[in-house]
Amino acid sequence: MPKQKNTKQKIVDAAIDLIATQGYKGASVRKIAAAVGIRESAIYNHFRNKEEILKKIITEIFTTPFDFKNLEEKARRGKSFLREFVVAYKLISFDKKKEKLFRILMIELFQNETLRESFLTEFHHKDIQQISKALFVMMQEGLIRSGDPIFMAQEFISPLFYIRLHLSLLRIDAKATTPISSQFEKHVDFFWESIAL
Amino acid sequence: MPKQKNTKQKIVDAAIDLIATQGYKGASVRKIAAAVGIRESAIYNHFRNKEEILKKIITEIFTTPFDFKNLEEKARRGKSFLREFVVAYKLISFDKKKEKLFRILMIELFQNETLRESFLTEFHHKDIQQISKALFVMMQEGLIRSGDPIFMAQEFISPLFYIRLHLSLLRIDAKATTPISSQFEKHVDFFWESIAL
DNA sequence: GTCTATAGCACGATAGAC
DNA sequence: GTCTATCGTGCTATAGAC
Repeated sequence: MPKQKNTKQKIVDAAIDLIATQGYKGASVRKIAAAVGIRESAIYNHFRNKEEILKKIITEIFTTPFDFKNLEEKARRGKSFLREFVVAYKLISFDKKKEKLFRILMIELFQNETLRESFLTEFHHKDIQQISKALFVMMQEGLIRSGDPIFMAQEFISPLFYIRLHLSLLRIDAKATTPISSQFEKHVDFFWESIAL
Repeated sequence: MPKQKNTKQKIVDAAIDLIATQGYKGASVRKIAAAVGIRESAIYNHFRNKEEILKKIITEIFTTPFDFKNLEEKARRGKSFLREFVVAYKLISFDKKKEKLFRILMIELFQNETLRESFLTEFHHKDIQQISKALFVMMQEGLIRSGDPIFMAQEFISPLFYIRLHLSLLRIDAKATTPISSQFEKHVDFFWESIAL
């Protein structure tokens, strides 16, 4: 059934486009159907109701792409580990689909408890957890000064998040992002300087 | 006309409550009227349409309460200036009304261009501008190492923003915020350590 | 400045033909 | 799996009585 799967994905993609610009409530079943090129009723052959579409999208939001394999080994390289993380983070921030999903996250975060829960556990804690582990290794190796690795990880991640938010806001209105984009690398330098021994 | 003004403010307050939890689209004129205790049609004696209510709320979002008077003088005190700023920032983060306005900001930021524009100029740049001026003074005084003061200001502010966001998310679901709340002060210490000479 | 009543439209969702 | 047709509800906003 290749036809069926195709339409289902088309519905999800159209919904992502619409929700990213108008929110969940603004993305009506009518508009989604029109964007796909079918009637509203046909949507219900693929999803029980509108909320099921959102649920599908939420799972896409939390598929973390950063590779945390061989964390300990990578962490021993110190700054280059952080640089590698930021490069991955930057790539995600500039990815078109990921950016739309990020917007949906921001819009619905305060209105959808499931999303909020996942944000706090997945999006937030997972990265913090992994980064703090890496920082702990660096402390043991004597590369950086000691301290609370979780707190440090938050200090590392939060500016990245803010830059991503800023970037995303500028891109909606098609404004220039070049001065912002170099901040990712600057941040690694600044952060490393403040923790390195 | 005390009665009229009273009702108008009641409408705004009810709208703030509703938009903060359900977004602009979710806060219907019906619901706002019901919360105030009047009929929908009576709303239109105070506001031309629904959007006018939102516009009124947006002006409230961007009334910055932090006092930047005697900036140069305060900046010469170095770390205590930053500590003072963070105390004010923390107070705002815990203020009930300000918190609702912050939620509205986050929800509508990606859906309302006016709000986005104001965020980038008022909310974001104003703080960054003032902090960077203060940091510049500190550099001249030899209190901190030199560097791009605007970039440094962003490094200072962005974790505060992230903590505020995190705090706000936890408070919606009535979760404990105590471990997060001390991060404000920790951040000042961490940041100061990384820039002090 | 509030009410009742209503217009006019968009919404999510279902029934049933093809 | 798509269509047409339709239901019931909620929405913003206006008209006009009190």
